[in-house]
Amino acid sequence: MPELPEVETTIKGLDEIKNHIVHKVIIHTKQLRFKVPYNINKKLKNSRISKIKRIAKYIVIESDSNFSLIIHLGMSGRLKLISNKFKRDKHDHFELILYNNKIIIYNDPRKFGFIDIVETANLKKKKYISNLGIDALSKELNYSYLSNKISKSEVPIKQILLNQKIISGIGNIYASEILFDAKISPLTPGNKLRISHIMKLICSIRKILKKAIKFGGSSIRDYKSADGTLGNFQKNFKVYNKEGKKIGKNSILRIIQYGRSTFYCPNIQNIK
DNA sequence: CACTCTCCCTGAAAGC
DNA sequence: TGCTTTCAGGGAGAGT
Repeated sequence: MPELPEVETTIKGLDEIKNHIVHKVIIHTKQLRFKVPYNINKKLKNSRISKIKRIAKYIVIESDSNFSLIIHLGMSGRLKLISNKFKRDKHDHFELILYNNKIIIYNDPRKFGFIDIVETANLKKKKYISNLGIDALSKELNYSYLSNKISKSEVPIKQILLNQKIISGIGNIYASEILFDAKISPLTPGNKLRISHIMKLICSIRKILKKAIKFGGSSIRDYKSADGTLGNFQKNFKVYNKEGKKIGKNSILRIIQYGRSTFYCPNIQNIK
């Protein structure tokens, strides 16, 4: 659900709140993954939303009060943008209410996400931002960067793709899909990848993520974008959640790496 | 420092 | 049908 394409889709859905004024913020749940700062309302009230952007899997809503609201959706979080709320749904933890009656609601059954408020000027000093590697869709993600990061690593490439300090934005679903597209086995250690493999991998990262964004992200379980529409990239999954299915004569396997499911097709992903 | 494992929480789905 | 168990997309923090 919320990997880079889903966060990007969410950001696009929020675009219409730009330039609108915050009426108030209501915190229903004080404790998500971390404690929700109690003074968000004070810092955002009556300020104008000036910018909405994505940093890796983080949603950044900047206001002209010089504070930015940071939202991470964790595993099950989503933002709903609605007008005229009638009643609170289960797991609605946070509301940002605008003067035009639009409301952004943070809903998260598992409470694995978090919300923070930071001075915009100090955003990059935050550990969870400063530790991030290059964004998966950045042009700076090139051969020399990636090669430098992984050429001495014995860690399997699947795990490298999930390491946000190296490349930020890829999660468990797209890691499997990207490696299938690149025909690289998820078990391959970083130091076994040759120049052409790394180039191919970078191409596949861009290709799969961009395609997923084009389809509005993936709706596993009930992921929806901010306006409530379902993404449908999941119809394009080649291997994720397809254990036992066949591609031609080749079966898709599910293995566990570092406690997470990996789906792959060994006969096709023969770079190892 | 780099790597691996566990755990946070609720609900859906599978198993019995 | 209904109760119990297993598993889930992220990532911090502890342990090695």
